[in-house]
Amino acid sequence: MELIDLFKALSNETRLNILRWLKEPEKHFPKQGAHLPKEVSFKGGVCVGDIQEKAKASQSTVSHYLNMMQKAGLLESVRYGQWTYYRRNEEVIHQLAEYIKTEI
Amino acid sequence: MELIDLFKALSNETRLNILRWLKEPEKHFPKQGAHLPKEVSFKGGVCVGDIQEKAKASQSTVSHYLNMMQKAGLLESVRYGQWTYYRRNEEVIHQLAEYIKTEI
DNA sequence: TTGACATATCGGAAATATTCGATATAAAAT
DNA sequence: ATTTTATATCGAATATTTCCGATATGTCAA
Repeated sequence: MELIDLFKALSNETRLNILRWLKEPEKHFPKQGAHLPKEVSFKGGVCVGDIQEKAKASQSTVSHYLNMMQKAGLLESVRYGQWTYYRRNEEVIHQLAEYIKTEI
Repeated sequence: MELIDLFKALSNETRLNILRWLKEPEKHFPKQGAHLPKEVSFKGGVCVGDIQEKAKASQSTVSHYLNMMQKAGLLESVRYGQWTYYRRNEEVIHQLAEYIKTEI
């Protein structure tokens, strides 16, 4: 867990929003999973386009943000066909909270 | 609590180190409290010069960092004479961990 | 096999952060 | 009063981040 990269990834309102939206994907992305067929199980995953629409930033920016958040460990992704689905990495987020409480 | 400012303040190795050193001031700053007379009680406070020495950055940089961390809420300070003592704001740090766990 | 679609990557302009030395301020000591 | 000491602030050079449009890549459908 690269602590600094985590904090950097969290230092932006849009990225923070994405993380919060993905906490309740069915609430914030009603058409969620539309493209995700049964055989690909990736619960809570939302595709880039849906996130972009909600984030109101350019496609390249959102793609960049998601990639950055994944590299930091906040998100995990799966590619299915032409879509990439992102969801939260709850374990890392939880570890981060624990780390702040005990080590920082 | 301005979340983004907190994360920005934490997105730097030196500032992170300062926060960790101030977790155990007597361990990391042996001459701690040398200037702090009894009547000023500010437990765990360390003066800028001592922090600067350990951080190995310029005086202006460290002063800037400490100010930034205080504005974000991570630190609190007291001025006594020509010295400014900084210490951790444990409540905010704890709240941050809680917030990450529940709201992010 | 061509075209449309989803996403990723590239290149760059603008904004912000980093970090310093110089200088200002203010208190302490001489 | 003057000098020294501790810290804050200023101004600026450099590095990094933000964010976009254009383009590339890969996939699916006709």
